[in-house]
Parts: sequence; C-alpha cells; structure tokens
Amino acid sequence: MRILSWNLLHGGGSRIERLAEALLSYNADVILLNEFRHNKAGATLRERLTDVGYAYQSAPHAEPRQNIIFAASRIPFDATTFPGQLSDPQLGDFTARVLLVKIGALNIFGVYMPSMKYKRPVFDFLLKLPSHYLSEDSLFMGDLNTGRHYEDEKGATFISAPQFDALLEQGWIDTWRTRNPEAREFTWYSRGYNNGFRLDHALASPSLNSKIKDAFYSHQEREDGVTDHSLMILDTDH
DNA sequence: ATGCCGGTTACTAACCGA
Repeated sequence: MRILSWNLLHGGGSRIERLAEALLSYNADVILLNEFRHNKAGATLRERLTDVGYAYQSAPHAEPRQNIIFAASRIPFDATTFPGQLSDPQLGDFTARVLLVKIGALNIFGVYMPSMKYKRPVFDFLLKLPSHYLSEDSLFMGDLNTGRHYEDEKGATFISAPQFDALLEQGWIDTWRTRNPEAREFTWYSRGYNNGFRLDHALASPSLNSKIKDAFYSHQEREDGVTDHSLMILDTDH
C-alpha cells in the first residue's frame, strides 16, 4: 500500500491542476492532504480524484476559507475527525486537525498541525491517545510543523520539539529518520530565516514500521513552486 | 525572525500561514 501526504498551500488556488497532475503521478492508494479547502479548487481536485478511482473521500466540515485536512482512498475506509476533543481552556475550540482513516486493522491518523502555541493541544491529543494504537498498525502522518532541534532544522527554534520528542519516547518511530539517520533534507524553506526545516513526518507504531518498505520525500514539486511543501510517501507491505 | 511577505478568495481587503 502506498500512502502519500502533501500540503497544498491555501487550498491550491490557480495551482490546482499542477497539484492534481503531480499528485496522481504517484499512484498512491491513500492520499492525505493539508491545507485543503472546501472551495472551487477543492471541488476540482475531488473531481480529478474521483475520476481516477479515489471513490472514498473525507474531510471535516469547515468554511470555504479554512485550511483543513482531507483524505482520499481507493480502498474503503472509516473516517473519524477530532474537533471537540481538541478544545483548550486557554486557546479555545478550533477546527478538526486530526482525521483517522481506518482501513481494516490499519489506523492512519492524518494530522495537520497548527502553528505556534496552537500546536500544543493537538500534540497533547496525540500523546494521550489510548495505548492500544501504539501496539496496533498505526501511523501519524502529515505536516507536524515541527521536528527535532539541530537535526530537522539548523538551530533550535521549533516550539513543540519537546512534544515531538515525547511522541518518539512513547515508542512512535520516525519512519524517515530511522532509515536516514545522518541525512539532512528539508520539506519547507523559509526565505526569512534563510533555512530549511523538515516539518512533514510519518510516525509509525513498531508493528507498522516493520511493514514499511520505503519512506521518502519528493522535493521537486516544492522547488518548482507547485506548493511550498515537499510531499511524503510511505510504501508498506499491506 | 514571522509577517515587514506572499497566496488566496462567499475577491481588490481580509484572512491565513512558520
């Protein structure tokens, strides 16, 4: 099974045809998108996906201008979004940021992490998930908007790096890093900081990790200006 | 050192995103 994750940047807009073309070229079984929007570009993309067999699609309810998470699959799945659980006493409620795509015994949590302090309740939600997920075939995949200091960024600027590390300490496995321990690749580039950051990740449970044949990024589309993030692909034995 | 930028649109000002 091939699982693909990609951030469209503000729903895609006029770039949507280029995004669709690149997306479909990878022939993934399951597609997780960040910054999808329920607007014209979103509808165009859904049509393209439906046309080539992605009959199963899911996204939380949202206003057309909101950037949300979206999943499409050629294999039937059960979808669960997590909005209510993510309310925070200090930060308030916000749109669903986690979309569970359940395919048989495989739990794929598509994640679109907010920025800055708004990451905290979403990380807390992931950290407090029932422990059975870690012993099953499970995955957190998407734009986590963070990574490890000095490894996924040049310095130590990530706000939620301790929570990212806490997920790894729980036993979640950074599928790309464990296969590329010394590599330095980035999935987003800041012109302001003049630095690259690896923000897009796939964290797998041990049993799922043992079934992953390959975990890699494609940077070409980002370099060509199709969107501002690299895309990520996982190939599993499923 | 994130918006002063840059992309998007229930558009041409307001929103969102490292």
